[in-house]
Formats: sequence, C-alpha cells, structure tokens
Amino acid sequence: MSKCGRKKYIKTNLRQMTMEIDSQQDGSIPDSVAESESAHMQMQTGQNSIPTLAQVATIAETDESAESESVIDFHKRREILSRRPSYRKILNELSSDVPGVPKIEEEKSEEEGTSPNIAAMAVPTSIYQTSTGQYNEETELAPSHMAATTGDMPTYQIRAPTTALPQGVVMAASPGSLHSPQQLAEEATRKRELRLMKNREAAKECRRRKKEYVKCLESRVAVLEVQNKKLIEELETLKDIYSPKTD
DNA sequence: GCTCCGGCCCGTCAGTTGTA
DNA sequence: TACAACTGACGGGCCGGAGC
Repeated sequence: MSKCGRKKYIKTNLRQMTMEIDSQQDGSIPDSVAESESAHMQMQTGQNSIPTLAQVATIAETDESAESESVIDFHKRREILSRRPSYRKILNELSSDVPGVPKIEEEKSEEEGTSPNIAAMAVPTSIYQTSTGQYNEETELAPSHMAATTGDMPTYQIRAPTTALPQGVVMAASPGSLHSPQQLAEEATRKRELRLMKNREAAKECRRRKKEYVKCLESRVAVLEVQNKKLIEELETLKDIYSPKTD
C-alpha cells in the first residue's frame, strides 16, 4: 500500500470510528446507517477505494435491496446526517454558555478599527480589482489583545489590509469589454485564480478555527475532569459524615 | 544511511450552508 | 435564488523518530 493510500485508509477508518462513537453517544444515528452512508458516499464518489469489512458487508447488503428504496434511504440518511454548524458558530455558542471560553471573532472592517496593541502577522497582501469592485484577497491575521484575558488560547481578528494596491494587483477587464475567445479565456482563468485564492485563504482560516475549537474542547475536558474529581471527593466526604456507623 | 511510519501542513475540489 | 463562505475529504510534500 502506498503512503497516501495508507493515509487515506487510516483517515477513513478514523472517520468511521468517530461516527460510531457519535452514534453511540447520542443514539441518533444507528451504526448501520452511518456505515452505509459512509460506504455509499465513498463508493459513489469513487473515493476511498478501501472500505472496511463492515462497509463491505453493508454495501453488499444494501445492493441487494430495491433500487428505489435505496434512493429514498439515501435521501433520508442525508437528512439525518446533516452537516454540523461551523466551528465559529459552535465555539461562539460554547463561549456564551461557558464564561472564559474565547470567542472566534467575526470579521471586522477597517472602519471599525483595530486595537493599537495588535501586532499584525506579516501576510503578503494582494488585491484583485474587478469590474464589480475591489477584492481584498488576503487578510491579515492578528493575535488579539483579548488573548491576554483568556490565557493560552489566543483569539484572532481578521483585518483588512491597509495598503492600497500593493504587489499582486490584477486588473480585470469588465465583462462587457470582452469580445474575443482569448479574452474570455483570460477572464475565465482570472476568475478561477481568484476563486482558488479565496478558497485557499478560507481553508487556512477554517483550519485555524478548527484547531481553536479542538483546543477549546480539550480545555473544557480538563476543567470538567477536575470538577468531576472534586465532586467525587466531596461525595465521599459526605458519605463518611452521614453514613450510619455499623459497629 | 536507508526505509518505514506517523504527524502535520497545504492546496484543491466538491458539496453544504448562510445571506443579501 | 444566486452567490459567497465554509468545511470535509483527498492527495501530496516535508519532517522527525524508530528499526534495520
């Protein structure tokens, strides 16, 4: 097995384990459904060509059923396995429930101002000028001064770049002025590059939020474990005090 | 030194969700 | 409803540690 194939195999199994744990915890998704869904999605998209034994069994079982039923089931499963809210949302909800949990800040515009204490991380800025206006492609991530209040878990503010049209400026022609196929192709390429650039940044942001979310969960676990331990000790103490003496 | 393995990060694609 | 934002999944590269 190649390295990537192995990685994929591990990731697939991890995902399945996670789904099984989730279903055991809340009981909302039966194992068979989760497995079937996972396996089916993978087979349909041609991804993850190495299904687990459970997946193989489920696929075989499912394929025997009527075609129409499987379509209906598929849609039902899609509804059950609806996407969870974004990490920003989850973490913000957590922060509102539990004091001390840092918030992932919403994007702030330049007009709202940023803290003078913020030392912006050096991020190259490139701005695309399009027919519809200016896109600020790369934002600057700055550790927020709020981090000082929340201990070791920094929050970040997303700042708009302050400079106007630095390196990497691409001037796009307005769609109305495009006539030749070459110009159309160039415009399509520009649009694609713009989309990729945005998605690249979005992926970075998403990963950063995910890390923050995981850190937040880990810290919550630590706090709750301590709390649990204290409660158990307290319970034992109370038992000692109030239990009738048998001798 | 070489190979294998596992972890981490990145860019991209595809699908979902939010919103104007 | 179109579009932007978000995110899971994938493939690939890099790096450090372990075993040989």
